[in-house]
Amino acid sequence: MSIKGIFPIDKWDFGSESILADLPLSDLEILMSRKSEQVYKKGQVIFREGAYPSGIYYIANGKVKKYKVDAEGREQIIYVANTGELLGYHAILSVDNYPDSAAVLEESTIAFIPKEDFLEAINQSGVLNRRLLKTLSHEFAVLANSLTLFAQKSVRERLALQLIVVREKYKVNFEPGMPVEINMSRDDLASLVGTARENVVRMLSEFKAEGTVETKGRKIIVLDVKRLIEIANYR
Amino acid sequence: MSIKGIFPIDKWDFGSESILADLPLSDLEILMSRKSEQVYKKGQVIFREGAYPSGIYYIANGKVKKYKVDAEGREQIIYVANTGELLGYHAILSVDNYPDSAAVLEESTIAFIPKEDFLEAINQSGVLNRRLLKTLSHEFAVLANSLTLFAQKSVRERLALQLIVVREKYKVNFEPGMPVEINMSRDDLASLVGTARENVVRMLSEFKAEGTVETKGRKIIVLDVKRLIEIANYR
DNA sequence: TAAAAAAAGTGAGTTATATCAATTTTTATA
DNA sequence: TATAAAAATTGATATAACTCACTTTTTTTA
Repeated sequence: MSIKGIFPIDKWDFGSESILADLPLSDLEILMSRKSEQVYKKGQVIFREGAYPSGIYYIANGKVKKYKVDAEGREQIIYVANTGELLGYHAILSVDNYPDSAAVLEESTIAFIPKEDFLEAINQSGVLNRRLLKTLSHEFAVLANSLTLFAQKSVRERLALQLIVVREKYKVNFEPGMPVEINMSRDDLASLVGTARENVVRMLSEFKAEGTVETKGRKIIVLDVKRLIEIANYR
Repeated sequence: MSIKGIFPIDKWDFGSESILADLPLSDLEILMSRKSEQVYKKGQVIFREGAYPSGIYYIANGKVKKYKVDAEGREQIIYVANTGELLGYHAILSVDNYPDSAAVLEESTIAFIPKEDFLEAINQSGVLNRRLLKTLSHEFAVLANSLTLFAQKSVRERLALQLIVVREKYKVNFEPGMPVEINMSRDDLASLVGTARENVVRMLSEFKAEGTVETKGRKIIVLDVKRLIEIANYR
């Protein structure tokens, strides 16, 4: 049985249901007609929580973290978005300010789509409408799942789980036999797992000692996914 | 300044944006034409996680907990829904099984609305469509908020916060000066906060000792909401 | 490529919270 | 209303995870 069979990635990841995939060309045209692309450098912020939204963003290429910052300035990553995904539509649809911030994890090309074009596309397209309802509902399920994770799983279990999820996102040009290199800072990994950097580092050392992962500088390579599933104690 | 000003309840509660409020009568007619009401006794389950959805539910009267159960059988409450709210639409919209379970917290009257009627109402009604998009996006913001809470706040802080949120839900026939009685089992409160029952009890005793809350049997009465906000250490 | 800066890693001490065991109080039932 | 059952409460102990202080390695920049 494949890893996907044992570990249903769609229950852990919004992105597995893309909003734009197979969208009629006419809808895409409305959406993309006036888009403007921009290259963001590593760490650069796309939008900040609480700001008023003037459009949505499309990740033409790269990776983006969505996060919230608490009173003490600590970051909590809610989601890592990948190439091909949309950002910032929640704020437009809920007629509210951005509920979270977004910053790029690596140099990325991001397209800006004006609010008016997005709203027109929704008005014109039943498909986009249904797709959005489906995606948002799916996101609810995934987020509810994450919530349960945070409430009930140990830091160790959460780290194992997130390594599996994040590894999937770093499968660019993946070929069987080729190792997947997770190129994420310990700080970001920590704020994804919801713990301090030191704990992530310590536990990674343990995983390394038992041969479950390997590191190349800051890069993490998972050697034994099944063992991670075991550690995560997932059903 | 009112409590709502200091503590923006819409950031904590899905229900503050009702799907059905002010919906055109014609839409409500499609939705409610074939509904069937049923009285559920305290603790009774409405639907279970993983089951195939055949419709949605409307809480005509009562309170419902939405929750997930982990491998060890521990419950995690995701949300407490109140009179007037809809349940179970995520599963229909995401074309998937129920992502969570629902059970009534007190004797409740629940109406069942067949899947076909819900889908037809969506097809017929642009208003309902937009309302759903708005609600789902708002739910995302609230759930993202909860996630951050779980990741970054202590059990003590979370308990204080949930007491404020839950108190709002027990404001039935509220009149100024009248105390609001939170009639929720310690077990449910614990699984809402994400901790063990014993911890909730212990902390409630502390809150009682400092005069912040009072208990009447199992019922909890908040005497000092501002103090709870302080304990929660909220912005 | 050397120097500076940033990030990663290690160790020790502390604390919040989980867990186990038992008692008391409240609520439901006969 | 007595009795049983369920829920709430208290206490003691164990431990996972946090925090602080510091060193080493890696990455960036000049």
